[in-house]
Amino acid sequence: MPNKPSTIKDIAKMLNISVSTVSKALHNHPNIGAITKERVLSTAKQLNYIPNKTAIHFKQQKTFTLGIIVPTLLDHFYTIAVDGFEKVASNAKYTVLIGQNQESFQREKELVSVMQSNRIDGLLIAISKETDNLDHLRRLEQSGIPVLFFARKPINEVYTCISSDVYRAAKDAVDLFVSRNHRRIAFINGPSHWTTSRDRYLGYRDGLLKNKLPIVKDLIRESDLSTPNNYKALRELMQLPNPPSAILLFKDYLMLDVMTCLRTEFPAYYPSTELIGYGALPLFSHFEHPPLASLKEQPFEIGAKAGSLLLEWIDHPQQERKPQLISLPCKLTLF
Amino acid sequence: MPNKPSTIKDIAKMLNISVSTVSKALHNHPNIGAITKERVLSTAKQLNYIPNKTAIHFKQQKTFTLGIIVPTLLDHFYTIAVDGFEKVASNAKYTVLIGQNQESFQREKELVSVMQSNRIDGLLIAISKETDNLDHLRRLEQSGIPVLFFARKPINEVYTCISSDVYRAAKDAVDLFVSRNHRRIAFINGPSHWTTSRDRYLGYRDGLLKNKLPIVKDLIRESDLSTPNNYKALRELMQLPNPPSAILLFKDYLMLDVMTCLRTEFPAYYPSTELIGYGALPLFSHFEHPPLASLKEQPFEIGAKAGSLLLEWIDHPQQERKPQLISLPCKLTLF
DNA sequence: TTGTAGGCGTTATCAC
DNA sequence: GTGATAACGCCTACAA
Repeated sequence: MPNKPSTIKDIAKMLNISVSTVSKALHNHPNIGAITKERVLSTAKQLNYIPNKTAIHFKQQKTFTLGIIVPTLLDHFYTIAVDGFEKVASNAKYTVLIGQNQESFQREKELVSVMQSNRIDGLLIAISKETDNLDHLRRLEQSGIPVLFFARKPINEVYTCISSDVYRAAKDAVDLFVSRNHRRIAFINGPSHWTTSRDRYLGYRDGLLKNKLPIVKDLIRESDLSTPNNYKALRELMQLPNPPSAILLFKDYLMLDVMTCLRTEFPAYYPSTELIGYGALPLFSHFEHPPLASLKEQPFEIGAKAGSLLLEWIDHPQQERKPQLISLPCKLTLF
Repeated sequence: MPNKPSTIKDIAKMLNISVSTVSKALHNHPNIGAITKERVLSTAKQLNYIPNKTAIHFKQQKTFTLGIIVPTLLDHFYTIAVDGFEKVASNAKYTVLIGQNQESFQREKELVSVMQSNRIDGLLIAISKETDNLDHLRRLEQSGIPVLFFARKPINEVYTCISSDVYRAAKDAVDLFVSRNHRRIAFINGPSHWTTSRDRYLGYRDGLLKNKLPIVKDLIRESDLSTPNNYKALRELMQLPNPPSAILLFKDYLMLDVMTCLRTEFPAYYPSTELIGYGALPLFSHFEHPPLASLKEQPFEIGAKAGSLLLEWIDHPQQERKPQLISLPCKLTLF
């Protein structure tokens, strides 16, 4: 028979004092006598008192809860970003509500609605692949809940977004390829409506220009990151009369597919075709033939930075926030 | 200037009716006139009304929230279990609070405390490696919040736990090894205080017995699943005068370390030493030399089953629950 | 130093 | 069919 959790009322009754005294005593309020405080604290412990957060949230109109929405936790980039975010949040005594939109716009809207209903104090989000309308997030902002983007942001929307410095990283990758004598360097990009894809492209382009190499349209492909389309993109490249000798890839998970496709369908080009992706997945350390390199991102730091910024916004709701793009450096990591 | 979320009070005022009418209308209460209902609904939409869950949770003494605590979301077994759990929960209009204990007992206690304070309605947990005391969970149970274990359970504790049928799986693995003419079959197990380790061992033992092979103590090792200790366990096996030709492993993540150690430190035995782990990680499909096989678990189904059971317990709090061990079959999967 | 009272948004009970 | 009211647990001005 589960006994109901005890409340400050129970403590008050037991000590024949008022609830407000109990409340103050529990919060170390200055004008509560030492003896009273002592008695309250010990009775609280004795009754196994645990503050009822549902009541506190309700009363305070504040839940000390942050939401984070990611496409999927199977992608370690996001899992680690969640870790960084939680670290900062829990240091500030905030709880984190995690949601996976599973790349579905519908699911994302539901998650946002649930979180809004649960009155989260702020949201960090990497939008789904399908998301082409930000009304659900605007509604959040309008009700006073700050929204911060990370990793993905539609090109035409003006919002603050934290991500990796993928532009610089792409340039570095091209430099490395060139230094290894590659001249036909291909690029498989992600969805073109994200800033992070555009920036990768610009870095790739500027890297080629800087090295006086031509921009060849045939060498540039786009994938929605699904395995079939990753394969399709690679096949198109390898079936060119003159296939590339090096490929820059939007992401390590895309690179995994590309490696497997290359090995099984184009063995003559494997492992000679050199690859660089984004992410630096630790699992490559288990590979016999790891790719040439990866642009190591800093998901933990991105999550942590996002957490601090969001908390800052929450603590200073009046302060005007001008949208900005924040980016953390990537590090070209050879395997 | 963020305008506060509107409440049923606002709707009531705007229509000059009472809050109770509004509340009933919003809930499709039978004795509300069609016209009134219509007006309420449309005003609600117009005011962008979103029910305040903090108030509802408080009022109902129920949060429609389930907690799930896992060691880490970097392990896809747990990530997928979370997915199954969430699927069932969200179908029943429950929200899920996810926590990672990061294999720390301290962190686990904090998580449980936060969740208890947030008045979750039930908890599913895979305890940390360090957890050797279940008082924090007993306290939950005592306050009426059901606790369900999965994947890991201390041997001496009587609780309901959902996991894979690892016993049967181990026997199957031994059979496969034997059919491939292996006679010296080693086993690297996980922490011995978990039932899931004991059961793996029993399956391994009975598999050997069934095939009339001796139980050789030297061929059995234990690791706490950390990379250094995974390496250590393998080295001890391979440095035996007569190393094993096949190894059964507690988990695929352990197998990854073992494969890498084998390849780099004992190349003469790689890839001839055949390996079978638990998990069937999809990433093996990207390996040039995948292991022999893996015992494919069903994390999604485990999470889903756990969700249904927990919801059942919540819906029937009076009903007595007798502790039981529930296990879902593994499937021996060749790569 | 301690106590009283009002209120946060919602639902349920009971009256009309 | 609709409305008034109490209650959930906690906090906080204000009163004593």
